[in-house]
Amino acid sequence: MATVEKKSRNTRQQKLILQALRQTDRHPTAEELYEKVREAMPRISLATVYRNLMKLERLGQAQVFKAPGEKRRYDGNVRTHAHFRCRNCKRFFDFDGSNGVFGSLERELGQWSREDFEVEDYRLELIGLCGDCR
Amino acid sequence: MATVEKKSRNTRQQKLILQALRQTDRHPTAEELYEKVREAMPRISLATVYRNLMKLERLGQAQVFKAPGEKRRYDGNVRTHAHFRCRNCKRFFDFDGSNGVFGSLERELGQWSREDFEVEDYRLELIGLCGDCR
DNA sequence: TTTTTATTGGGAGGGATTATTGTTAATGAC
DNA sequence: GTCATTAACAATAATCCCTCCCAATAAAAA
Repeated sequence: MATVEKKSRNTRQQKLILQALRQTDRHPTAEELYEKVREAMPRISLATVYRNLMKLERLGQAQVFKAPGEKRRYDGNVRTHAHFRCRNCKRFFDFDGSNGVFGSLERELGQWSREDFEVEDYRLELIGLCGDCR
Repeated sequence: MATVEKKSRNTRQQKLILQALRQTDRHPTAEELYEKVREAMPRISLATVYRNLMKLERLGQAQVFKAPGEKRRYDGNVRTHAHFRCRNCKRFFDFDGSNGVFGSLERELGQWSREDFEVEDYRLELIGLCGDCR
């Protein structure tokens, strides 16, 4: 049975949350975004922040990262890029492909595509020890 | 005080709207007719489309169907016929009486007629799940 | 033609619908 | 147990359809 998609509303809260998310590359948690958005809208609820982050993910405007035992972290940068998570200090970095590491990965992905499916994008998260923790 | 019926003018807009309405059996919404008529008259206003649809109904040249929470749908076919509305996908079909269902309905209607009133016509709208949504 | 006035375009406004909110409580992972 | 996240629900507000407004236009009458 064809499901009727209900349509989304562009609320003030949603705009503020997306804006706060894009203003940083520090991959904030919901709690951190909550504190930030509260500066502009003191009465906003934490549940609203969570709900909007879910919605933004559904809309392709945000990415969510979850590691066992860690809080969820959010990213408003939807250009394809990789992340590095330090298993010691738990920091979560952007990791760009400027060193050419990803070129070969992407060639590989291209080869996986066949007539019945096509790899269009990827998500890559690297875990290890960061420079400070080594 | 007798209300003076003001006389109607046959405008270019009215002609185009009626023509567009008769060219389809898809029971368009005002918005859809607006888009269609705009091809021939780009500067026509949506309000004009609504106004003319009201007028055409008054003149007996169109029928209007309204279900709660749904947009109004218009039909340029003024011969008596039934409709089927799918509660899921919201499509709105013509429903002809070729299977004999309406024969008995009409006999029934005939019996309701008495000296003080007479059933001359009917409007029948069926709501359910269409084939695709079942 | 000129006059009369129904009708138009376009934006603003209103009522109805319903997605979203704030709150508190419940859940569930660890 | 603790703490991150979600559910429940009545109140709120975003949005959708449609209508109103009014100066400008154009159909029909004179």
